[in-house]
Amino acid sequence: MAHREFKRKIYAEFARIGNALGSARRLELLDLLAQGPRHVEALAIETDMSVANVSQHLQVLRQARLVDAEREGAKALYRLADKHVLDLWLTLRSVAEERFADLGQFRREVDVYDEDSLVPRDELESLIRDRTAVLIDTRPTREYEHGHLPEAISMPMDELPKRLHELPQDRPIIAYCRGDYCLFADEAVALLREKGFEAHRLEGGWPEWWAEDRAVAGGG
Amino acid sequence: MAHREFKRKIYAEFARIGNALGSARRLELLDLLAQGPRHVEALAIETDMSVANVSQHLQVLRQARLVDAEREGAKALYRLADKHVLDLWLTLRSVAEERFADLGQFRREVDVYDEDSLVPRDELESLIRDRTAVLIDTRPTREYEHGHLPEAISMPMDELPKRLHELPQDRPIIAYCRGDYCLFADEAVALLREKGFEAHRLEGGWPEWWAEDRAVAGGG
DNA sequence: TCTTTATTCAAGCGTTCAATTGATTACTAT
DNA sequence: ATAGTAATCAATTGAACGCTTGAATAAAGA
Repeated sequence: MAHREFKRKIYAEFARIGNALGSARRLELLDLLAQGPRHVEALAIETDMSVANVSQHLQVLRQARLVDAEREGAKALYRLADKHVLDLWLTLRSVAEERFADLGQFRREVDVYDEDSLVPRDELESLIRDRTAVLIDTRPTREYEHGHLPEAISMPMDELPKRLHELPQDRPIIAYCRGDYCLFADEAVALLREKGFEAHRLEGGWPEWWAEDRAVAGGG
Repeated sequence: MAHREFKRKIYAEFARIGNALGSARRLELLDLLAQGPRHVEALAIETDMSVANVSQHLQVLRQARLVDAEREGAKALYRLADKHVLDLWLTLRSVAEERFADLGQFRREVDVYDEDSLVPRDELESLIRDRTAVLIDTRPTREYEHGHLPEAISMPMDELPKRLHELPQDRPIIAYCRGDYCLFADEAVALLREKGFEAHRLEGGWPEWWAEDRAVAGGG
């Protein structure tokens, strides 16, 4: 094969993947799929898009081999094609964070955000093992069931207000959710503090934890 | 700030970067810039594009903060914005390699390719230190000068045929170039073997080496 | 079998994108 | 000043994209 032809072909393949990452809507879908597999309609509801539009974006992601679909009777279950796709997404995000100052700015403008009490992932394991803190997963139940951090208690954000009595007052509570740009954990921390608990937010969420090959629970 | 507005904004920022990665031409430029800084015209010549077209693609990359420009009088010198951009590009490429079988296929169809004698990067350091092998950099001189592997001898592919006498016949020669998808090193290995040398190709090239924070030489 | 549900396909329309061309700006050298 | 060089800008073209709408499948349930 000629050199120029070879180059043209390989860059075209790489660009196919880049192109799939070039739409905010598709990244939103990818980010949701990083939490666990989902049906088309669920994605449409969560992202506020039409089902047809979601379906078409999923085709693009699928042609770029970033997601896989599995048919379950009438439904189609989509998931990330593999863990390296998550790596790619997280790398893209971290480059964006470094290079765009306004991303951090947006974050800080969100009212529930508290920058100072983030718990690094490396510190979490010992805190939980020694039972010096309690870990709660504030994502929807479905996502918790698909996979969660070891020892984490499922406490979806919408149930939290009526389940406060289940949490200890004498130990700090650490909340996590879908990741750095998800606000469930921030809301949980804000609510818990208002009610007199000591609460902190884990740095990152399920995808960051999972991508780093740390111990996990649940799923199958 | 409202949640939905927040989400829309951050995904739009992420997509700006994804979008910049969604053109084969821009990836070609990025890949060249991974070798070292370059002027617009040099990029145009190497990629066979018009200067105006290159300039416009560079604007897109610059708006995505993937490259930076520095003015040198009448000229503009472009470079990767930082090392994390290289990480992103290499991650994208490795996802592509895993997910698209035909990429490896294209590679194997190139006549000078020899899959079996790749030297892993981890083995290189001891081979060079003990002087059991000689390392040659087959990229153009400019790129060698910008930065190269320790102990590497500059031996640009187009000069190699008339400089064979500089190389030892009693030790293996290891060649590297711009990376996995660059063919200079393959060509060098093919030529050297034809002339009776023992020759091997390093796995990856300068960008892969540099991205892994290994020891380097040259540059400034 | 007929309906319902979940998803994909196909057509259409306005928008954005890639590449070309020629003009323009900014600097250098004579 | 004047010519030359390097890069960018502006206007244009056709192609590709994003989203909507409505039809087409394909499986599940009555």
